[in-house]
Amino acid sequence: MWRYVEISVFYFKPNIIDPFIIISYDYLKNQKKINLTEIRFFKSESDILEYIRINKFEMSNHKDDKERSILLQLENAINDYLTGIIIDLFEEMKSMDVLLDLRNKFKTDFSQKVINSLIKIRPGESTTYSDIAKKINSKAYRAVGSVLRNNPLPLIIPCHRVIKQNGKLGGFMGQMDEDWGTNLKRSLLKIEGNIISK
DNA sequence: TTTGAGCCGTGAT
DNA sequence: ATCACGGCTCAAA
Repeated sequence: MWRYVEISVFYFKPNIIDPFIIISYDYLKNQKKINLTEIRFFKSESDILEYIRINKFEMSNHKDDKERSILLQLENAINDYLTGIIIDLFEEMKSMDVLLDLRNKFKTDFSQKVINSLIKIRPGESTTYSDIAKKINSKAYRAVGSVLRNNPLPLIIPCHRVIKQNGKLGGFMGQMDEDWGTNLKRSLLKIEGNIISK
């Protein structure tokens, strides 16, 4: 039994940080909720438009009122988080009509454990790849990085709070050039008041 | 501080 | 079923 899922996108320029944010989602009309698919960062608006074109995403102007209001709430929540007004974005999502559908995003036993362990790390705190592995009784610290690399919901799933054992920040947003990703990671930690970020 | 070998789950094929 | 590939670590140089 298939449900036809049409992925829509919504993007905006957040305050505080440089990159644009694009959110892909599908709107569940019957539940009047938004099911998040992915959050990505782009350096420019033209990069986003290119991305939308290539993936043939829907940029409908005729959004349901409810859909529109959830998106606005989401944008506000992210901005509030980036300015330090909202502390915990993951918690905040629970009070909104937003579904994360983590079961579907992290299908393997290992990746689910990684994520479950990760979301216990509070804002302002940090942990390491190897610590996460230890907590789930595994030695696969390298594979922890692989899971986080594929995190489709950065910011909300706080993979930026995971850094290297040696105190360096480690990667962020795999596909982009590393300085850019690392700087963004540092900004996020800083916003949360993490002492690591100085 | 840099290098190199070991590690182990993923995603692509 | 493979297999190459990392958001990593540790030790050695």
